[in-house]
Amino acid sequence: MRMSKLFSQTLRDAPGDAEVVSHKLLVRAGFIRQLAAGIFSYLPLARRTMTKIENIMREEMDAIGGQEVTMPVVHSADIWKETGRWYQIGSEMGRFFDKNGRDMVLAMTHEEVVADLVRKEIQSYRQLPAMIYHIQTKWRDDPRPRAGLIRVREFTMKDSYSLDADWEGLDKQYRAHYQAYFNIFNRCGVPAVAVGSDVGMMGGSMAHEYMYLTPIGEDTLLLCDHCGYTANRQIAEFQKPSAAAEDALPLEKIATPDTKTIEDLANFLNIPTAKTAKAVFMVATITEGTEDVEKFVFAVVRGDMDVNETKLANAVKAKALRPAHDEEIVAIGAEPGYGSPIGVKNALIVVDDAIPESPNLVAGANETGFHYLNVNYGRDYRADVVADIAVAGDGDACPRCGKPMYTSRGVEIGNIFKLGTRYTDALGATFLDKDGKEKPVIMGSYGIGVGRLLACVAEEHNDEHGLILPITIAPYQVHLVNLSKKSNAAEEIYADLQAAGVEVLFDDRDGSPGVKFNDADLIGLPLRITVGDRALKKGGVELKRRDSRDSEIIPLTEIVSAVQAKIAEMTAEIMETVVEVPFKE
RNA sequence: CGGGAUGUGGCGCAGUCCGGUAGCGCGCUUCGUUCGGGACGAAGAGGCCCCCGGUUCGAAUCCGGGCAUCCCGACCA
Repeated sequence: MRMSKLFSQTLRDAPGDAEVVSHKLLVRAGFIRQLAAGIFSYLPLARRTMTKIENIMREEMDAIGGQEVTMPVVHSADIWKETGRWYQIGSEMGRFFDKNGRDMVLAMTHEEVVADLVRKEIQSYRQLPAMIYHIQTKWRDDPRPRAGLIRVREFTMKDSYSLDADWEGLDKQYRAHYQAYFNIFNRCGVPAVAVGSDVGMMGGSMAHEYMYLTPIGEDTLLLCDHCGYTANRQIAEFQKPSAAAEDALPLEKIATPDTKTIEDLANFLNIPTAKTAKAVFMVATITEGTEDVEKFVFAVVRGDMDVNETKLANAVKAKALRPAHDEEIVAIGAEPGYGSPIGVKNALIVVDDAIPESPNLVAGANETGFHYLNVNYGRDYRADVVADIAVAGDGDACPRCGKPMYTSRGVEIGNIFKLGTRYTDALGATFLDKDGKEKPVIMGSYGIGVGRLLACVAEEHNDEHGLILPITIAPYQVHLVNLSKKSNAAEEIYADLQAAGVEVLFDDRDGSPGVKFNDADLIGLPLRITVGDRALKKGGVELKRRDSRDSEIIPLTEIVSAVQAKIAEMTAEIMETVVEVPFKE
């Protein structure tokens, strides 16, 4: 490709509203342009890179038995109504009417379509296991797109769906994806860690998220370097510091003026926060049958911990949780700031599993300015649910090995779910097993966002001058910069490289050297050839890796083979990172 | 959905407080000079100042109402 003909332009200044480095560089280098919030055009350089990323995905999916299909972006709403997600999902789903007034859906994912295909195509256990995938546009009307391609509303996703006759088969395909996903990320030059994650509204029994660790990430992860435990904070467990065993003392009400927070209370009584019980008031939306009802949730954790809303929502099987209003708190007989599970009515009481082990806590008295001493679970009150509802944080003890964990932020670049039969049950996607019995097909679903992965590549591989793209996914392998006016050596090299199958971006523009070098650094192709009179005098041209300062002079006759050798070398460097990763639950 | 900010040629910004019909840098076009890390000179092109309404002799500027974009939070199948 001649740069004089390249559709996109580079920009000296990043748009004022770009904050993260991947966004700035991808815009400046001419990869992407924004149309609206979370909606982008992908210009030729991005398109070529995404095609390469997609081809890596195809190779890895095909290698584990995947068959590529293309499913529609526009769905009739019927199948979404059948699985209930038409009703469950809110404004994030794109809905419209066709000309006949029928409800239509813009695809946010494809479980429904897959299950519909399965009920039409799969009749027999002989057709299983199977796995289909596609690389297709998704629309999710996210309330808050951000950070360039990190979080968008319209995006391309590689999503695959495993279909099995039994749970062992699902486990096998799940594990195959587990490794294939690491291969994809490594081949794209993005280091990823797999963490256990919440299954959320997807349902199912197991899920992993692949995270690229970066401060700009939106998820918080708990990591243990000692034993390798990793988990999204939403579900991360930890060993809770145990309380000293004591005999239960008599309940006693005392005046504690102006102690609305746990810190105030602990200071006032001169006790550690671990000797107090913290009350958190939430309202949960819980589906009962076909109805959504709101229930007041009174959550109790020890004063030295905080509530994890995801764990709490899972403990009460809530679809949504929100903080309770003061009036609602008073209505159940509690008092904001002085809440106690003793004597409240019409509330679902959920206590953290550390509470029954912790005797003689100080808890509110449901009366402003008063607390109870020596509150004991079981004797003084009982809960509807006892579960782990506390959030893990920096320094908390690893649930596996007990060593301190630390937190990190991460961007979710992929996820894998064991779905089970939720969708196949709903759509009646069944097969006949060996015994002639009808059974639902068991599904898994697996997704990677292509654009988000590109953003993470840019986030990971750059310097102050621009992008430094991995050879495996760079739009072109070589940036050929011509500085010489007299010689036509560059034209010849361009022709020779193309004839040899090397992908070249040829800067044939009539510009100054500085502009060309800066553009080359900004776009970040892995190799740069500089054709200038300086090296031509010595009978050669310069060859330089973008990720290195040093260049070497290669004789004109050897440049093609030298480039091919460098490409092989850089490809080998990437492939060294593609290794088997032990499966961790 | 809460909180904050911004909207002025393709990009980055000034002008808005204090009203008088728009300016700078980059980029773009033409000519000349230059040519190894974002050159120089000369001459040009390009703007419904986000939209609608109001105040005023007169609005980019003041007032009201929208919309859009970004950031923080809530949310995220």
